[in-house]
Amino acid sequence: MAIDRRVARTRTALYDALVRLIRDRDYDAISVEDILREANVGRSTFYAHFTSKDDLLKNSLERLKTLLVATRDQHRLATQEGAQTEAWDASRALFEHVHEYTDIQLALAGGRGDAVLGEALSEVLADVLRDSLPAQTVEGVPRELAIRHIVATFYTILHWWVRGRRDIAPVEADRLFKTLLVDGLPPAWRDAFVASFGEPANDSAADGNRTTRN
Amino acid sequence: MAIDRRVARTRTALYDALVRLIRDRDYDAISVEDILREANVGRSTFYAHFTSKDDLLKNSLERLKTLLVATRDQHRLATQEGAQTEAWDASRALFEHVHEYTDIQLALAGGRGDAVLGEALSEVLADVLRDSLPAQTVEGVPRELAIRHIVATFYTILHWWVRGRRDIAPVEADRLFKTLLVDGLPPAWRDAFVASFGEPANDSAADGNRTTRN
DNA sequence: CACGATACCGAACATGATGTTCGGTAAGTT
DNA sequence: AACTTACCGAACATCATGTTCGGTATCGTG
Repeated sequence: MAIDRRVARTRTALYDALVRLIRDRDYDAISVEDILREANVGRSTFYAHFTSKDDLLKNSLERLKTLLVATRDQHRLATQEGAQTEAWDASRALFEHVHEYTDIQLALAGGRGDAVLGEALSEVLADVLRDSLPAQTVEGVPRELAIRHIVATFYTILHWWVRGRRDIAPVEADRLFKTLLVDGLPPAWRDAFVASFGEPANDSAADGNRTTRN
Repeated sequence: MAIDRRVARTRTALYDALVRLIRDRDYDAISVEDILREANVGRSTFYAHFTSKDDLLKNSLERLKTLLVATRDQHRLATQEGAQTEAWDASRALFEHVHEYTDIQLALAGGRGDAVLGEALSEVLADVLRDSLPAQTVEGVPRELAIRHIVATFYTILHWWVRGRRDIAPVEADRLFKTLLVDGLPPAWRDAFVASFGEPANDSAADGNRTTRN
């Protein structure tokens, strides 16, 4: 007994409606009512499937996750078999994708719902990375932190790019991503930073320069 | 004519109440009503000062900002006069501060309000950096992006630290921050990353590996 | 100190979103 | 064709938000 077609239809109708609405409205400026209208779904039906708007979002992003995982596995399989397939450049692919669909562009340009949506998305990316990076490799940097840093860096570029610098090509955005991630902040910036905020103390006293309670 | 003491009292009462509540409740699980009760302030009074809860948060963080700027200027002045004062290590100071006050620890451990609050905080940090880093220095990385990356990296560590790894000392957290920011992700991690997600394509074809529409 | 200004209180109200319930209808499944 | 299940939509309870207003207390100032 396969899944009832009606539920499938309803769910994707809702998913799509959400994505569509997110395109031009701030995420939390979207009411459940809006989604219902957009998806042509009854109120009670909605709550029969999801517990809230956030829940819908979460499940909606789940689709993205499976998609990413699938693509990754496909890539893994291919290279494992020694096949001379083109390498899959994940980050670049994502930047290209975003560039292609104006959808997400506006989705990330909002004000406050921005934050929730951004975190939800980051969560997904982190998840994928989490079961992708196998080794418990360390080298000073804990695994989980490494993951979050990758995601954060990616998201930072994405956000900055989409929000202000649309003129930049996806490839360039990707280059910046890799630069920051792998090489860190260029020396010139580091120096400027230090100039204003002081340099690491001599490892001795750490007192007398604490900020006070907020 | 100085500012009416009543308004000063009311405002700080609200600021403090918010901070106090944020300590153990998720930010958007806090209603205006809660704040009023906590601060002993009338409903209409609240809206006479702030337009919303978010507005209150914003103004509340403004305090933090002025504090940071002040400390920075103090440091600048000192070093400029050649005085052999102890260097002010901004990031470290912040980590120490957070460590000292359990307040913020829990404030960042929440679920959803987390995001809004986090972004608001990041915004403040970005602001401070923005008028701190003077030169339009480039070197491949645009100014604004550099700023956001610094903030994002800082916040990532902070979040990760506070949320899960309280066992780590502030100094260690700070070390991680500087490592990731300046040196980037350690090679070992980079390799693992590449292994799963493919390596940069040969700069030629960028097709055939796009994800499909969500 | 006394007066005028203004900030605060709190109750009452309008508004709008959320989430639930339920009987009837339509669509799916076997 | 029969049965099962999802959907609809209206009605309802609940709750947070933001506004209004008359009365009271506190403030700055002459």
